[in-house]
Amino acid sequence: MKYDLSKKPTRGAQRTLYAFSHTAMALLAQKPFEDINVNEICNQSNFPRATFYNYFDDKYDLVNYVWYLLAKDVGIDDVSALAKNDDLLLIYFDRLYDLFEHNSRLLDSILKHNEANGTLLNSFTRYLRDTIHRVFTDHFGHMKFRIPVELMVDQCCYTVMMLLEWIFLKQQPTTKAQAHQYLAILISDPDMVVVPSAASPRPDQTAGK
Amino acid sequence: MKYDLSKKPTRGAQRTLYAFSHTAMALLAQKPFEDINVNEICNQSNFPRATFYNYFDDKYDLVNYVWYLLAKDVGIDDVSALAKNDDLLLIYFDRLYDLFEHNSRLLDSILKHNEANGTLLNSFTRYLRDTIHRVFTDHFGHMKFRIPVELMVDQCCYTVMMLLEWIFLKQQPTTKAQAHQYLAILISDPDMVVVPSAASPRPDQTAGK
DNA sequence: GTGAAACTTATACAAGTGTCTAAATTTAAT
DNA sequence: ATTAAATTTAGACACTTGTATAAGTTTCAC
Repeated sequence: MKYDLSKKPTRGAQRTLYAFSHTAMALLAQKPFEDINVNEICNQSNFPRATFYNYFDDKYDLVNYVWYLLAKDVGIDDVSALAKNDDLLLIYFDRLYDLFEHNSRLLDSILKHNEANGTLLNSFTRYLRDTIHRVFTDHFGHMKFRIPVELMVDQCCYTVMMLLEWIFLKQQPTTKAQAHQYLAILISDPDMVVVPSAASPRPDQTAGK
Repeated sequence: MKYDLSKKPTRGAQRTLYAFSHTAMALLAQKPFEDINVNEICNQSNFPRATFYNYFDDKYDLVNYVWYLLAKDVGIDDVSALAKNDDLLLIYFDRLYDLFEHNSRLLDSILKHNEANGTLLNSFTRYLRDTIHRVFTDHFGHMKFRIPVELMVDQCCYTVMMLLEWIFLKQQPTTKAQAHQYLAILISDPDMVVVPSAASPRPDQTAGK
């Protein structure tokens, strides 16, 4: 991304970012990502190509920004709502479940023109996986497992995303409750946990702070 | 792929396929995939662009063919060597482990210029995942689990590939034996299996046809 | 060794990509 | 309101991509 999202954007920058991301979503709902080009995005947005390249490296960069917006919308990074030791896995699963549900209109349209495991939707699930990977790494970092922590974290991320892809991209309607059961079976954490950082036998009960 | 791999290639076609794939591997070991373009591939191969496009759709198609060659080399699809009910998971894990090891020179060079989870190496792991997905779908199709078969298959594929990526792309040296232990922990199949197609309680002991 | 099929090649083309310039405009702080 | 800094913009540029044509060459089965 050429534009620095960390600084406060000017009004003009906000308009521009909004216009491009809005156009991107509209186009993604209409045709395959492969068939969308930068000229088209610029025409629909009423901005010249030069402006596009002031903000984004390329069209891949733009959709990534779209994913960022969707994730922000559902408060993916909101740490404040976390009780000390809720099962982070379920909390993040639920947030992502909500994200997929909130955007089911858009996603369903996208699915009509793009393979569920094509470049576009891959970049989406990849974005989300990377996001929770950061969180999980922080959270599990202190714990000990029968396998290396990194593997454990990867396993959690892959499994969560695999399940969400199955439900929402391969369109296998599944309630949250049912999904939680699947998760519990797929990630048999009691088997894996050896010692949380403090001293208690199970991380999700007493290991706070 | 424009060229039909199922028919027997002429001598000329063999030469051409060899030249392009050979060049591809050489270039991949030298520089980032993003920096390689079709002209360059053609110059190094001493074939005109037109010939390249007789065989491949684009450079992504070419690397995919390279993955195909590597996988073929290690006999990934060889069904003959399978005892009735060996644990397919371990067998295929081992084959892929061998594949990574056989090509560790190439892969290490590639890793110097390409992110372990960038476009290029993603296309590699993706290719392998899809390959074992087909096998596992056949094999697990008959069985019943506490979760939908599709999920079970996905879980197996993702976990196997995740582990291999960890060992060979994130470069965490691990013996086969150790990896088998990790696998057993990550995929706790006794927990999941309910009923194999026939009647026995465990699929890997007596369920053979 | 001949001939039909398969493959190669030179060349041209339309379209898209990403960068760069210098002039015009907007912005936010005074 | 003024102004210096930051952005936007039109236009041009070099480069890559993928397709298409039609003339040449190689291949393999007979």
